[in-house]
Amino acid sequence: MVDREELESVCKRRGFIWPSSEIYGGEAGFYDYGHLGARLKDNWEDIWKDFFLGIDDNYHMIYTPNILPYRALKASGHVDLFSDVLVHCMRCSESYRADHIVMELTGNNIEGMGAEEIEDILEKNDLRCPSCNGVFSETEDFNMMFSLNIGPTGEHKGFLRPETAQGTYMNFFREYRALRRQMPMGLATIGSAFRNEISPRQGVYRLREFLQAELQIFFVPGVHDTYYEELYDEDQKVRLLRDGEDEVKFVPVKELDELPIFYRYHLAKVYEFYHDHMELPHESIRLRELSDEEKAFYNLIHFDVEISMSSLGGWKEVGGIHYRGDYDLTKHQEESGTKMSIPIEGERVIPHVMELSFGVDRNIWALLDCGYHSKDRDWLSIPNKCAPYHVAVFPLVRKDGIIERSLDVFTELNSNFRAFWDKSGSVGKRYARMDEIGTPYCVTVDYDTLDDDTVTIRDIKSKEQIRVNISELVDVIDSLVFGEKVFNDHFSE
RNA sequence: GCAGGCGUGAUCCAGUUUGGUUAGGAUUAAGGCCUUCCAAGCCUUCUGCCCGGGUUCGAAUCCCGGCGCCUGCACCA
Repeated sequence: MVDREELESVCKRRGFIWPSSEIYGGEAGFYDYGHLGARLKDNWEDIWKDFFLGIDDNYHMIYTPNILPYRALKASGHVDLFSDVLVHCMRCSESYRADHIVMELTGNNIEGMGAEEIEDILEKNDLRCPSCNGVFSETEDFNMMFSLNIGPTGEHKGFLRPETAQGTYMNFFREYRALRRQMPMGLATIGSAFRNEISPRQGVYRLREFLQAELQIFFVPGVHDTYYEELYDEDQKVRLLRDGEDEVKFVPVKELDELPIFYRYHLAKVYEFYHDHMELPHESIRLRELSDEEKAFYNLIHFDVEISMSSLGGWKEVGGIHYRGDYDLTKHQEESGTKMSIPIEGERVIPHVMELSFGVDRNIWALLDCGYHSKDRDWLSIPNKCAPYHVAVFPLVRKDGIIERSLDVFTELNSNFRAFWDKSGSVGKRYARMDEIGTPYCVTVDYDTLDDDTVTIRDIKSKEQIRVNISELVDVIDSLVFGEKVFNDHFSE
């Protein structure tokens, strides 16, 4: 169990993450990554890329701009639909979503209706504020996108992108040609997205500028997706919370009959990422199916990846697995006039999209939340590959040439790993510092080192030590950090 | 956005009710002494009243405005 304030305090004090522009009082919804947080984030992104691009030779990274022109987001539906029509009560100034209040008071669903029509309905039916019976104001359109003007005349309207996906969709056809028409085709990207949230809350969980890591997979159902049947491990188990059920089930994906194979395949891959690579325990991961009400209209199948975070009060979304059908490419084809269809057996077919979407900041927070222990000692348990420092080097005491010897060891390790050297305070204090920032291994140079060229390696999880010769130190640390080998293998030797 | 609470060194907190010496403690951090392995001890040291106005001889304290955070409501394509 982690208290959010305690975790935020460590993050600030040690250099992970904190509110942005804080010397000017800050601005809600923006966070900075400090020197440790930046490394953690970069490492997470590297592991994400290695894993998701690694599952198929035809999955690739691309990068696209943060600013998108008006028409791109008109096509995607964000200009019209990524907004709420609000009304305020003139008496008590309570604000409401106009469609919700009309629905509540009249029972009519008016989704997609324009502002003027809504005002008409409010007036004709003499609808009043439910809490004080006051009259409503005129409607106010609130779009969640940050708008801006491009160029000196300001005539070109644009937006900061509300999701990275649109840049990827617009590149579908060019990459389809550049990748020599291989399908299925995956285009991944990592980048910033921007949403002018009404009230950012809960630290990095809801931000106005945030990082997304997304993989868009393009294929034609019934044609390219059969490819996944060969790769598919039907016995792989995932923890699922189905819509309408209230218990999580740990089931092999082969039992999910009503979900297509390509969906099950990627569902399992996402689960594998969190369990095997983020090293989160099964109990902390679940894939939750969204109800029809929660689901966006274009998503045919939608499970969220949820991680149990005690600092945020329980299960929180860190990613989504969306089968979006042909919605995106169809919309861009309509708006742009550019062909998005590909030839299949003499006919032209618009490919479908399977989207794996992750909030990077939320994932970083999930690692910190799940990894931080404060019971007997404060220590951070994160995957070795994620750790800001892989290894630290200490002189046991500051005399008799031990400092110099430890610097030699440090120099060698630092050319192979992210290493850290510290002579300040007692050795126990230095272990404690490394515990707090998740450095998995600490190497200590002592008097035995002077006699026989051995050093100790201390493991963060168990606090146990092994003694190895300096000549094999790099190999041992390498196998501990990057290899399959775990500390106890060495310890029992 | 609404209601309530809050904002004091890097972190956490006392002090604000009733305005008045050099704003106090703990932790952390830096330098040193000591030290043969898990935040030991000793000495020294750095950093603070969220921002801007106002009242007053005098403001961390009272008033106004702003910013931020927390809880609840609302919101979260």
